[in-house]
This record gives sequence, C-alpha cells and structure tokens, in this order.
Amino acid sequence: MDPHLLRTYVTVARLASFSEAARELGYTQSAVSQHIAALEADLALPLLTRRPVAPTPAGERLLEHAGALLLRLDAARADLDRFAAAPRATLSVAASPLALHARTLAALPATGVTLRALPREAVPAAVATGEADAGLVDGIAAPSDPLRLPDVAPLAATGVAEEPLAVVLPTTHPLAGRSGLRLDDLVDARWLDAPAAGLPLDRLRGAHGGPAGRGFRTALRYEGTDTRTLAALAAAGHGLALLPAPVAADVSGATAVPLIAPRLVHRTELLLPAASRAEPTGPVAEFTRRLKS
Amino acid sequence: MDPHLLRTYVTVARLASFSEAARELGYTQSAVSQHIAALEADLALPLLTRRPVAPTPAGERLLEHAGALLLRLDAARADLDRFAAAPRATLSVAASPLALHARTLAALPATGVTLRALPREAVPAAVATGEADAGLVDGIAAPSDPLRLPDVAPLAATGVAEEPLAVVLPTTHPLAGRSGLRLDDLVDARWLDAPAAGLPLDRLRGAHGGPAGRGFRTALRYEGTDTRTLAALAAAGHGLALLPAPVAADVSGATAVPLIAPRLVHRTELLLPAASRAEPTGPVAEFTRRLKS
DNA sequence: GCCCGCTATAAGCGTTCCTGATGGACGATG
DNA sequence: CATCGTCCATCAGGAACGCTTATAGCGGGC
Repeated sequence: MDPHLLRTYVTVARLASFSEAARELGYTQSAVSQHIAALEADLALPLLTRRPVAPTPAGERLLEHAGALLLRLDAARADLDRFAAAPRATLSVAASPLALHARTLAALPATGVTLRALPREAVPAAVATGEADAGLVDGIAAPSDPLRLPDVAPLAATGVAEEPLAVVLPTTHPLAGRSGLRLDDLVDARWLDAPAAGLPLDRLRGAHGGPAGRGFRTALRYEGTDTRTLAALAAAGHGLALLPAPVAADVSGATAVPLIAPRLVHRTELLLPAASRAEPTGPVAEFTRRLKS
Repeated sequence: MDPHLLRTYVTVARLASFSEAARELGYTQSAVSQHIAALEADLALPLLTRRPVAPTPAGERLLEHAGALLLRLDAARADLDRFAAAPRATLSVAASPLALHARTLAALPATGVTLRALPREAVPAAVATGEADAGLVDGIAAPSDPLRLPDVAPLAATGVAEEPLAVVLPTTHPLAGRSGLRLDDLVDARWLDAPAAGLPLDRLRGAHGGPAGRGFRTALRYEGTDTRTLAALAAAGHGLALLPAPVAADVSGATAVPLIAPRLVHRTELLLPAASRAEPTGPVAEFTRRLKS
C-alpha cells in the first residue's frame, strides 16, 4: 500500500478513468493500470469495476482510508517543512464563514493578510497541510467545551469567542413573541439545512433533546455560504435557522429568539499547527496574541 | 516520505541505534543508514543526532507524525482485509479496565472469547488494526455525550452504559459525611494520578470548575491497572480517587461520595470497525446485539 | 595507544517500475 | 449487423531504485 499507489487510486476513482488519471499524474496509462493491478493484487480484492470505472464496495472503503492517509502525509510534510522555512511576513488564514465576526476580524494584522473562507470541515485540513498559517473554525458546543474537530494532524486549538445561539423565525411565527426558546419547543419544526452557511444541526441531536435516533426534519437545503441568504430564507418561512445571536439579531424581516435550553453556545476557535507553539514572533504570533488578549 | 523509511526511522529512534534497528527489521546496517539519509535529504532537516543516536527537535515531531501515519496505514490494511476474510467463530475484545463491569461482561458470548485489557488510549488502535474485533472504552463525559476518542481510523462508537461518578475518601476525611460533593469543594484536594487503573482527571479540568489553566494537584502516581489497589491507596489517605459509583461503593475502609457537580457520568462505549456495520451474523454481531438490548 | 563497535560511503547487482507498443473488449454509430 | 474508436490489459525493454557486501572514518573504553 504505497502512497504512490493510493494517490493514483484516488485519482482514478475521482476521474473515473485510467487514462485521465494518467494525464493528470504525469504517468502513462500503462503505469496507472499497473498501479491499480498492484493494489488489487496486494489486497486480494477487486477495487474498481472497469467500463464504467467505479469503485467496488471495498474500493469505497479504501477511498476513505486513502484520503485520510494522504492528507495526513501532506500534513506531516508541511509540518516538517515549517521547521526549515524562514519566517514569512505574510499571514494566510483559513476560516469557516461564521468564524469571521467582529472579534476575529479585529485581530487580523493591517497588511499582508490572505483570508480564505472554506467549509467548516476543510479548515483543519488547510492548516494541517500548510495551505494556511492559521485557521478559524466555529461550531456548537457546551459552554467552555472545546469543539469536536476531526484530528487530521496534531493541531493546537484555542477558544477565542463564545456567544449565545438564536433561532431565526418569521415574524408571523407563533413562537416569534417568546423571549427564549427551548429546543423541546421546536421538535416538530422544519429546519433549514445549510451546512456551509449555517450551523451543523446534527450536533444538537442525540446529545440533548431526546433519544439519539430522532433527527431534525429539514425543509430546504441551501448549499451556498451566504448567511444573509440563509436569514432571508428563514424570514420567508422556508424553515427555521440557527445562528449566533449577534448575527441573528441583524436579520431584517425576521425575529431572532435566543435558545435557552439546552445550554449551548456558538464557539470560535483558533487553529494552529502544533509546531508553531514556540514561535515567538512574526505575523502568526501577532495574530494569536491579539486574539487572546 | 515512504512508509518504509518512516518505519525504519521510528525503529531507529526507539532503539537509539542503527545497527539494532537493522537487526530488528531484517535489513543490513547500511540500508538503515541510507534510509535515514534519504529521509533527511528529502526533508532537508537533520532528524537524528549520531553518537548518541537521538531525535532532534524536528525528529521528535516526525516521530509523532510517523507513529500516527503507520498506525493509520495498518488500520487501513486491516479494514480492507476484513472484506476478504471469512467470518470467524471467535471473538477478540480489547477493553480498558473500567469498561469491564457487569453490563458489558454479561454480553460476552459463552465461548470463544479472548479478552484483552489495555490502557484506555490503546483500545481504539487495537480495534482499528484488527488486533481486536471489538473494543470497550470508558471515560468521563457529560450525560449522553459521546466520549472524545482519538480517531485513528473510522470507527463506529455506541454508548452502552452510563453510571454516576463518585469520589473515594478516607473514612476520616472531613467531607466523608457528605451525601454529595461538588468539584468546587475539592479544588484544594490532592488526587491520586492513576491513568491506567482510574479515570483521566484532565477531562475535568478547564471544561468545568474554573479557568482552564488550573490543573489538579496530584499526590501519588500509580501506574498499575488494579482498581482495588487504587481504592486501597485512597482509603489509606494517599489522595482522592475518582471512580464509577458502583465500583467506588464496593471499596472497603473508605467512603464513596457521589459527585453531583459538574454533571458528569462514567460512560462506556462499544467500538467497532466501521466496516462491520453491515455484518448481520457472527460472534461480533451477537455481542453487539446483546450489548444494545 | 590500541582496539572494538558504531555509522558513513562506495561499488555491484538484482529488482522494481516506468515507457512504448500491441492486443482485446466494449460501446457508439451508421 | 458491421465498423470504428476508445479504453484498459499485457508484454518486452531499459532506466532507476534499493539492497547487500565491502571498506573507510570516527569515538569511546580498556
């Protein structure tokens, strides 16, 4: 299970073509064919169906492993490269959309910053592989509990902000007059499913609010990253949205009601490669210091 | 960064010798020397000091990455092998000591079981690499919250038991008469540090009970795995011990007082390789079914 | 000061791995 | 239904890699 073989395997699976993968990887088609054959021989399992080229069930599982493995490998290389690299004058930050708010934006240095918005899951990977010097992720957690992040590589996470959560309802909604909402009040409600723009609802399920099996019923799925659109959808009655209270309060044409039970908060964390802990100077350290003060 | 090179690197680092590592790996000393040279050239970093052979700071970091990487690789291979392997009649279970209690033991099949007690951190790895068919881990968590486990590989975790926590005090202790204890009552207390036999105290720190910087003061460190010894140490006044309430209640010569704040429980989870989800029959499925019912 | 053990380097050789060419299978097209 | 085109599998040759054997260089112990 050579990483080279895994790399060509995931490429073939992604492109659904041996020849295409060969072009992308700079190999001949023959080499790619031999790579796949070697993998299948090694594991004694068929990994791909040919014509059309698609992963078998075993291949599907290998894809999960291979993805994580190659990511981990890139992360290791990037981490070690940082040891040798000269400190740079620029700062590249990867952040999930809702992690960008007054508190974090204020901490950014005045010049030399590249800010990249990414889906929540991609932020740890970006920091681990060195694509970003630092990351900002947000999520739902119990007060002063750390977020549950996929540990692709040793990363140091520090909490930088916590704020209440609020439910965004149409002004005409029967519960819009409440001063606070319990999740139990909303078990029958329809939610907006907006993994990129909003908050991951599945963190609520199971842990609190009833038996683990009960999911959240979703009315509409929004795949963009724009929070204003999400709020507008909620205002238009397409479903309820869960947002950090400061964001929810700004929504026009809708009412924001704080979530009071279960006791959960919107939390933002700073992600750094564990190696840079010791680094005393440079834009990363500057950013870190301003976030913590 | 070939896995073979990483493998020899970690071996050299562990044995602090090129020649020893060569013997263990079945290479010549020359090959090992070339492996290390290749790694150092690739990363453009010195990884080991020679005479004595010891990792440099960069080498220390590589060790962390390499360990996780090789583990992940073994896990992937084991997971894929399960696809091809014929279902077996035996069941091998890896468990942390406190995960073994009436509820879990009752679910074990009558015959063909190998039960291996391991330190808490090693259980996920054992399941991932296929050394065990299933795992039982315990830990501290908020009620109906999942445990925080290192994700070495895609594993499926299911809660199987939760029970209150109790503090074990000498009968003469001023707080021994209480019917319940708050963690705040105990900030100044001395604790027994028993990572193998007891519960990991650091889960308490930070999340609850005050500023994150405040640690737990430990009086005595016990490195064995025997819970009775731990209890005896607590009874003898060497420090306080935190245990699941049913276990703590059985301690003679000491008093067990339930922990009532923060609201935390002792939780046991079943760990299965994510692949075996679909497996409908066999001893693993049998064990799973009996645990869940 | 000599010797022993350890790591580094050099040369040789077997194996691996990639390329280029060719064969065979499937699907599209008329 | 025949033909063509595309795509993957296979084969043979050559370059490159990686391991072994042999030897040099360096330190520490006696």
